[in-house]
Amino acid sequence: MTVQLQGKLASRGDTPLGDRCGIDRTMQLIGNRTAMLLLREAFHGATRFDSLHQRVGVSEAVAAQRLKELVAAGVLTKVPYREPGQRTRHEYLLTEAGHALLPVVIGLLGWGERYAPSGYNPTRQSHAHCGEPVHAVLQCEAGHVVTEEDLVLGTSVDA
Amino acid sequence: MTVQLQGKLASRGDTPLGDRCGIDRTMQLIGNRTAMLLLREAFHGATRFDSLHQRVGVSEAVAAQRLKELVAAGVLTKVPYREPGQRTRHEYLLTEAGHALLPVVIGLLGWGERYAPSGYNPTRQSHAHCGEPVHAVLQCEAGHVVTEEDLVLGTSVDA
DNA sequence: CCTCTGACTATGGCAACCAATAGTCAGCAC
DNA sequence: GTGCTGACTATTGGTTGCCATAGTCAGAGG
Repeated sequence: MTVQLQGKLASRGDTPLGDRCGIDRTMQLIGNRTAMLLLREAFHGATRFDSLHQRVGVSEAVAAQRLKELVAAGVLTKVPYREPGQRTRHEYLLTEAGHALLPVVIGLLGWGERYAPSGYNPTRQSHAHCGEPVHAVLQCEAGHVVTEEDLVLGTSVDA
Repeated sequence: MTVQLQGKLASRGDTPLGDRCGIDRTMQLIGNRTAMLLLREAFHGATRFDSLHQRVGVSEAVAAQRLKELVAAGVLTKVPYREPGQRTRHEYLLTEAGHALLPVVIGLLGWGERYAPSGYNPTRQSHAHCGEPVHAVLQCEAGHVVTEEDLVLGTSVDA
C-alpha cells in the first residue's frame, strides 16, 4: 500500500528523512562544485585528465580526487586508449548513470544563467533540430509536462 | 553573431569557464547538501524555521546560516505572519527563483533513488492527473523533448 | 514581572574542500 | 639509459561546513 502526500503542506510529521532521501545521497556523492564542473566538461566532450583539470580550472590534486570519487560513484569510467606513437592512457567516459545527470547539470546551468547572472555573455543551450532554447522540466512517463501543482511527492509506506 | 559548439568534443581550446559558467555560480550559491535539503522541505510545504531545521535533521546554527544564504540568493523570502494568540513570526517561502529550482531538486532526487539506492523504501514522484512517475527531462521552447545527442551547448560570442 | 517557546546567535572543535608547490611514475623518443 | 610528457600523489595551509552545547531575544500567558 502506498500513501501519497501532496506537496503543499503535506506534513510528514516533522520526521527527518536523512539519508533515506535520494537528494541527500546524491549530494553526498556528487554534490560539490568541482564534481559538477567536471561533469559539465564531460558533457562538453572532455575525456582526458589534463583537459578536464585545465578546463575546470582546478588544481591537479583536486581534479584527481574528484575524478576518483566520480568513478567510485559510477558516474564516470576509466577506459584505456592509445593514440599512435603514444603510450596507453586512460580516458574518463560518462556511464549510463553519468548521462542520466544531464537534466540536473543543464538545470543548474540554466538556473544560474537566469537567476545568478554575471557580466559575461550567457551560454545558451538549444535544440539541434529547431534551435529553440532548452530547459530542464518535469515530465511523467505518460509524456505530460508536470507543473509544480500537479506534482505529487509521495512516500511509499510499508503495507 | 553566435558561435555554437557541439557537445561532443566541442573543444573550447581548454579555456576554463570559471565563474562565467552558470553551473559554477549556482553551485557557489546553493550547491551544498543542507541547502538542497532545505529546498526539498520547502517544496514539501515546510515554511517555519523549526519545521525546516527538524525535518532536514541539521543543527539550528547550520539551518539558520543556510536559510540566511538562501534568502540572500533570492531563493526564499521571509514573510511575517501570525497565528491567532501567537506573536508575529516569519515564514520562509519560495520565490520565483526558488520554484524554478524544482526540476533540479527532483532531478537530484530521482537520480539518487535510481543510481544510489539505499535500503529504504524509495520515494516516488507522480503526476497528479495520471499517476505516472515523474522525471526531470530537457525540453526546448518549441515543446520538443531534447535528447543528449540533440542538445547544442552554445556560447554566445561578441559579434 | 516571570516564564515559556520559537527563532535564532555564539563558541569550540573536527572534517572536507581548495590552492600552491613539489615529487613520483610510466613509457615512447632518442 | 636519459629526457620528456601526461597523469597523477604528497604536503602545507587556509577556508568552509558541520555538530554540539550554551546563550540570547521577543512577545504572549499567567
